[in-house]
Amino acid sequence: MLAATGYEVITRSELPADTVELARHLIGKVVVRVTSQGVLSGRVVETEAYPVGDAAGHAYRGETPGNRALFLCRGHAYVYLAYGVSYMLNVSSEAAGVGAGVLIRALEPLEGIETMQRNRRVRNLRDLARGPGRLAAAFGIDRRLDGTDLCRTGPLWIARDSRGAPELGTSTRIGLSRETCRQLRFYARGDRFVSGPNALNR
DNA sequence: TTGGCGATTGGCT
DNA sequence: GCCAATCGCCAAT
Repeated sequence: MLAATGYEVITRSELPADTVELARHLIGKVVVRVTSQGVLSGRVVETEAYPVGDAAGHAYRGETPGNRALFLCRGHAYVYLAYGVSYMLNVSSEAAGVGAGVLIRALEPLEGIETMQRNRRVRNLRDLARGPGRLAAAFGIDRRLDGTDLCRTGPLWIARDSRGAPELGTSTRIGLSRETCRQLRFYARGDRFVSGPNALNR
């Protein structure tokens, strides 16, 4: 659709209307960030699902001004600040009024690598967007993008990738103290841009 | 009103 | 491997 980047924006109808299915579906898709500085893009290699009723999810205690984007229909951005330090990019994942989301945990940098290196003050390609806080910093993502519709071209959207879906791995989620046993983390198996210890990308 | 804690990261031991 | 940074949310005061 948008010739400038060579990518086609995803349609909402092609997104599974289920949080866990969406988390699996997003692996291999491309996050596109458009700013006055230029275009940044990266391939999704790791996600985590935070489904309805999950005590570790931010929607668990109901809708508030801060988490309202989780209650938008699937395909909207929910951005929050973790530990007062790092922004996290999520995709809302259910019907309007139902709170749930998918955390994007790692990207393989594609376009705009020099800008990402400036944003992160790091040169190493592998570390640019490996980790949820790192990818948000690399892509210049903060609360101003909270609520953005990711199914329309604009400052932040999601595209299909001609490479298609890689082989999927599954594990428990990272960094939680509740609901620690659920197998809700998904990743491109063997991919070097996946976060966490190497044992977690086999 | 206050204190504890979190879907993290980077620097130091 | 350990820990501080730093801020918003929530439960308890």
